[in-house]
Amino acid sequence: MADELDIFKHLFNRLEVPAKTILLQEGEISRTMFFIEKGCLRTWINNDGVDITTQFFFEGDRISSIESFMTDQPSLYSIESLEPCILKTISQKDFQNVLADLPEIKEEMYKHLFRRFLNSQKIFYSYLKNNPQKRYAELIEEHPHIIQRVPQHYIASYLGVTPVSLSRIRNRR
Amino acid sequence: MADELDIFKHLFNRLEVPAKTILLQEGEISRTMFFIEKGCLRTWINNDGVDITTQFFFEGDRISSIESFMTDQPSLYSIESLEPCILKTISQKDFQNVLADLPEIKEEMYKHLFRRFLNSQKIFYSYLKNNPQKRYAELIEEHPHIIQRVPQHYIASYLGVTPVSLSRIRNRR
DNA sequence: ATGGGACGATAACAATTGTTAAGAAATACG
DNA sequence: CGTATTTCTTAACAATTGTTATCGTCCCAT
Repeated sequence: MADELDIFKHLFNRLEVPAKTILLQEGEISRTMFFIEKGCLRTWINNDGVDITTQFFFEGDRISSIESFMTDQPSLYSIESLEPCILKTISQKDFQNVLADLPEIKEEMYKHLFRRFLNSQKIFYSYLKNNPQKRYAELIEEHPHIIQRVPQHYIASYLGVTPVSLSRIRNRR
Repeated sequence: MADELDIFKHLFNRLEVPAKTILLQEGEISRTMFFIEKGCLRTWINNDGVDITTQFFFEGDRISSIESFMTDQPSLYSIESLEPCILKTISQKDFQNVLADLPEIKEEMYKHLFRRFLNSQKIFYSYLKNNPQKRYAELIEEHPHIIQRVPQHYIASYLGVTPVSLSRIRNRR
């Protein structure tokens, strides 16, 4: 993908944002795709004023509300920086032109979607199978960098528990 | 879709199965797509010997482990009949031929995948936002036919609780 | 019809999590 | 450097859920 992206490098802009910047608001339509050069982001959904983190993204990751970006429907979630970030951005319009011109990029896009689908299904199943304690253990095992880098209360909502409960879970070990 | 399917009606076979028949085993590769003419099915995942129902399907629904069917990867879940069923089946091979011959069907397939993706994302978010009690209320509201038709312990695991707990939730109303 | 299995309700107790509040520790930032 | 904010921990109590077991009912198949 990195190589393929070189073809339209000139369409990218550089964007620098401080921590806690909303890059896309839940309910809005995604008009920009971001590539993380430095820093980290999260996606989250609002639940009666309490926010629930659904995913974390780091250097090298591509992030957009892809469903919204591709279909012009309102995004189900918000995108927010957790640290000061350096991002590369491409507009929906430019990206659509690329897709129209280069069928192999379009094909890659479908594959990307497919991977995301499978991935979110696996996360869901892990959610169904495991209690918060086990999910936390799994997170330590598979994504230790998240725990080292992200404040704990974001991880709590990602695991589906309150910060208080996560603190207790950590203490049980 | 129904019209488009008429084009390759001759590729379908009729299959009649009793209740509790496994049509696809978790871990196997899906070689058949099913269309439900009569009866209902569920998908489920195994968790240390206890099964967790992930979805229900009824008359008119199309069902396959679509991720497995399209990519030859092992299915993450099993498919099983809950009632005696009358099904129409098409083989992976025949279906792939159709996809290769008719690009508009292929495009429809991608859209179908996209809808499934969005749908499963919504289900996941409802899971994150609501407790079992609220999810049950939501199910009564949005899919009352499921409750009327499917034994309660399947619904319990679908909601993420034990049958005992669902019985209590029902009694709280 | 009848014996066995599936299904659901209920009870009692344990374990986990939520809620609210208070305080300590770390961090950000002027 | 010092203050304000954020973050995490701990406590106490309430609410929910899990676990195990028992019992009654219904349905199916022999």
